[in-house]
Amino acid sequence: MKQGKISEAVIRRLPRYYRHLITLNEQGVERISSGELANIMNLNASQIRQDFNNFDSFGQQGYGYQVKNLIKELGKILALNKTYKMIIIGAGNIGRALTFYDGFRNSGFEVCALFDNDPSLVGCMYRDVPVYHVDLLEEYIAKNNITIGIYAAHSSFAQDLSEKMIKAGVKAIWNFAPVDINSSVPVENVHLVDSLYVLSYKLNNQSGA
Amino acid sequence: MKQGKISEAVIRRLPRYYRHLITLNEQGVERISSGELANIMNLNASQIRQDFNNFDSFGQQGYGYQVKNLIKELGKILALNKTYKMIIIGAGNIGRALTFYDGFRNSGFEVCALFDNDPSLVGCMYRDVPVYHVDLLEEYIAKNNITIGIYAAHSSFAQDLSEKMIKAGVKAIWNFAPVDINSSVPVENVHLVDSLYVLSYKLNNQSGA
DNA sequence: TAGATTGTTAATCGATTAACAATC
DNA sequence: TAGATTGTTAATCGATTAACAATC
Repeated sequence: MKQGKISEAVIRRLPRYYRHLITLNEQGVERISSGELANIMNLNASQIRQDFNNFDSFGQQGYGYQVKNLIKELGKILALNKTYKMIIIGAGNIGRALTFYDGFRNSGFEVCALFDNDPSLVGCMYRDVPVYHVDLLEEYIAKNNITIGIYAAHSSFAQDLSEKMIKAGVKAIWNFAPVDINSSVPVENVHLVDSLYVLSYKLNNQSGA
Repeated sequence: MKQGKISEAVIRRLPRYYRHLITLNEQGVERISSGELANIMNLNASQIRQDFNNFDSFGQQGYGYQVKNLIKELGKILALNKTYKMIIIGAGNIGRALTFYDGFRNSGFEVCALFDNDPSLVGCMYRDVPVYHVDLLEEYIAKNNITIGIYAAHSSFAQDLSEKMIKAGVKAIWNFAPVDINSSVPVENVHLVDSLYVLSYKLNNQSGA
């Protein structure tokens, strides 16, 4: 592990490497060269080697990379060997979908509770996950060692409730509201509308993919 | 409109400009300089002017930019003055949430139908949107002039069904499955798991935001 | 050993930032 | 007119790609 300052571009490629390597492993591929991986992922082989060597030398000259080993190492870098307790603010469409989404459940990310201010939702159970009133947010976070706060409610409360989450002990925020949150902890945005607008732009201004 | 080849980085900032300008307009702000906007958005004023001048000269020397005008122009660039008929493949958590999501409904993006192969879902109505069997996909797209296909089903069918959508006439794909789709039309990915993994990385490797 | 492929340094390319003349 | 701020050219910075010695 050398780990200087890693650029945003590199960080964003890491999950993609991970995903493709998982697939390769499932297909029974045991080793792969940067060239082959570059082909599959539509990247440059040099870039792949540069990316990996930001962290460590995972390969072997003349041989390539062992898929299983690379998965293990990338998993460590992405800190997927840990478990994370999460809460969701907003028990609407998105909050509900994320609660039921099993893409990360099995990899150590657990939704422990939802919070809302709508009396018709407070008290509900989404499968085995309870919906509490948002007034209980801070107490719950502190008591239950929640590390990730997911924000899926109305934009207007995003800044205020984010600050409350942070004060209560949350270490990262996953934001689904179409707003930019000011924060002392890392924020990762999923701006659905922005994404659709980009698609709209490309649809109208580009022919190819 | 000059419109040479616009870089991906610029394109991705456009919706964010749009969003912030809408907010400013709602707050009654009538004009803004690149410097003020840079402050608000945490960007560099030069970058903002460069970005806008990729398309046209929207400002006025010594004065700045008229917020309303800028909104109009960015709307045109993003092609938000048009309307788009969309379908969703996958009537599960995500497909359902997107059907009910009203962040884009009011801006001309209409979900017309969902498709699934689960017999317990086919025939359902999600509010006023019907769920059809996926066998009807191509016929429906062709007959109803669908331009955007949203993919929110299992990864394993993503490539095959995308190709079918494109053949049937879809002009862009919004993909929510954790897989990279090969496509002749623009694809915009919302890789939820990738996004969460990036957050996991930052949570463990960076202190600040 | 010869061949392959890495790790790493150097070259290139593109994006961001600075500077400033144009002009409202 | 003087002041402000754009549009645009030039400088800088960082990311991607190429090249190649190291080495398995």
